[in-house]
Amino acid sequence: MKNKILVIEDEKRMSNLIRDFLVRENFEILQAFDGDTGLDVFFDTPNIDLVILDINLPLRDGWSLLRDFKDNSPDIPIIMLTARSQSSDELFGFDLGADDYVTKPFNMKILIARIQSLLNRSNKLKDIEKDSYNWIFLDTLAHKFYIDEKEVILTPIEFDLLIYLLKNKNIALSREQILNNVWGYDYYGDTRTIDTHIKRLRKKIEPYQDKIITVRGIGYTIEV
Amino acid sequence: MKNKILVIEDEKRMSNLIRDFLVRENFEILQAFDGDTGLDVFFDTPNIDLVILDINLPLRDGWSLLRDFKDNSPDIPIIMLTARSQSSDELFGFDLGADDYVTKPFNMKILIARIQSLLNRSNKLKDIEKDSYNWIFLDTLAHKFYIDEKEVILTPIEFDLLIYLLKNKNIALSREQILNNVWGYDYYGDTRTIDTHIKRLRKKIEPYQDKIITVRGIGYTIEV
DNA sequence: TATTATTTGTCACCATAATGACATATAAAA
DNA sequence: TTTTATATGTCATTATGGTGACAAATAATA
Repeated sequence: MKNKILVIEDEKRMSNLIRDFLVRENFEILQAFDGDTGLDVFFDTPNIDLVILDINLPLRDGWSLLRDFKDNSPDIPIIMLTARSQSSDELFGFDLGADDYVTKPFNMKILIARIQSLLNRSNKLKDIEKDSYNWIFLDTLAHKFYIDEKEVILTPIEFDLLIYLLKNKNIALSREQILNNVWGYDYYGDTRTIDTHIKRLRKKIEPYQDKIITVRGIGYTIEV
Repeated sequence: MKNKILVIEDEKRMSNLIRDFLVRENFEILQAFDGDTGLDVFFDTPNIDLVILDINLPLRDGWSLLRDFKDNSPDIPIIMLTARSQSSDELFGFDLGADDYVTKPFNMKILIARIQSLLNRSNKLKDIEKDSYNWIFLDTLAHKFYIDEKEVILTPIEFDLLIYLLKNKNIALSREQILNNVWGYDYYGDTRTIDTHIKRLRKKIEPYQDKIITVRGIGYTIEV
């Protein structure tokens, strides 16, 4: 199944250039040449996998669009395009939820690499959701979690921890990694705290406790 | 097993900033503050997984280093760091073989995302390579080890020892070498201890014990 | 706001696994 | 056989993870 990418860019030359490259990479491309149209296409088209969004747009600028997109579909990755001169844009964009950021002019290979990397991530999430790994079922939108069809109430951290483990199922994760990715980079805490949360998670996913495997000397994994 | 990243950057503050973040992400960091040193470290250190390379360096600039790196080790990914003003550098760098490109100032999360994406690519390659020795199967990501399809539980040292032997399959390794590479250079212990661990490993890989060969007067090898 | 419940982080204690060293047995080489 | 090197079993020490208890932080409720 082809991944569907929406390109919102007012310079026709640039937009077509991108389109041509991505089509060759086997993506399906939708084009919009101004912000308003971009917004319409975004909300009218089901299953868009990724948006490439120029910052300088007529009618409605990129920032405003970005906010709308992220408010409504936080999981669709957005790559921002910007001219090199706009110096602090990058950080600003990240705060608004942009997933990546490419400065013009750019090499098409970079763009493709970044698209791939973002799609990998979101495809993984989708897998988790639809994958009812037969015993476990995760509804990330509703923020609910079921085990053997029965809902199990998880606290916010437990939920994030579980998602992180599932996103990386069958991969041994160190306590540092877990801390950085679930708690955030700015959090400095005892790595043993994770043990406690794992304990609590295990208790809640009974009788499947041993799906969460302790990798001695490393950390934890979930096996599905 | 930690990924080893070489950071070549002359501004100490920037270099240390990068180091601190990456260390928290569980990378192992090597730092060089000028081009010549960078080159030395690069060629003297085995198993470097990725290089972060500033363009403006004293003694020897980034482009020249990039060329040397790519001539000798085309598969080690290189991320170039550059100031925002240098306008056509990016394309130039890609032609020389740079794998990705980050403009300063940058958000640390971007850098980490790009590192991860590049490493995923090359790690996957590595894993596949060493995975299949027909009887033995090593899943370094999950930190699991299989023998004839059956999982065998290894202790951390056993795991590292086995990986080290496999990485150097068919090469006789002295006890010194093994001690330095599995236990670390800062470890001073009885080299005879290795014998004990070899014994334990052999027991666990039954009936393939004699794949681990004693090289009398030298040390050990694994034959695959 | 005051009160209560829930969530979260830390710690101390315990059980168990892993490790390193050593003594003894065994094997290889001279 | 003698010498030298390696293999193996055992044991004390150390490291690591599991867990319960508790206090602090946060959220929910009155």
